[in-house]
Amino acid sequence: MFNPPNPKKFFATVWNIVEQIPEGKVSTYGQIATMIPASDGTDPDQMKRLAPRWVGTAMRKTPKGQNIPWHRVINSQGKVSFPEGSPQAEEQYRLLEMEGVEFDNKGKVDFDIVGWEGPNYEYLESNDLFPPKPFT
DNA sequence: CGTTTGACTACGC
DNA sequence: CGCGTAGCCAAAC
Repeated sequence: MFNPPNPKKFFATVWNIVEQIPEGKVSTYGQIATMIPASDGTDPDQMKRLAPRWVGTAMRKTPKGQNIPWHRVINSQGKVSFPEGSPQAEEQYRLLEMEGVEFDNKGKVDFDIVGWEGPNYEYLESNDLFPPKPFT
C-alpha cells in the first residue's frame, strides 16, 4: 500500500512539481501523484487510487508566500475541487481565468488545451530537486 | 489522547 | 451522466 515513506519530503516534492506548472496550464492531483515514484514498490493501480489523496493533503498544507501556483491543480474531472460557490472555489476560478484558462458551462476545463505535459525531469534531476528534496 | 476530517480517484451500477 | 464506495493516515480538533 502506498504511503509517503517521508510525508515531509513527499509534500515538498509535490510543491516542487506544482511550482513548475506554467501559466495558463493545469495539472491534476492524480497526474502529479504519478510523477512521484513509489519508493516502496506499491502496485501502480494502488498508486492511482491512493496517492492523489496525499497530493491533496500536500496542497492543503501548501506554504504561503512561496509563490506556489496552487490554483493550477484541479481534479481529474477537470473541475476545481472546492465546493461550488465557496470562496476558495471562486478564487481558484478567478485566478485561472485571469491567466486564460477557459471553463465550459459545466465548469470543466479541456485538458487537451490547458493540460500540463508534465515536469521537465532532466531539469529536476540536474538541480537535485528530484527525487524528493524538502524545503529548508 | 481519541475522533473527525479531508484541495482524490477509479470503478461499479 | 450521477451517486456511492474503498483505500488510507497525518493533522486538526
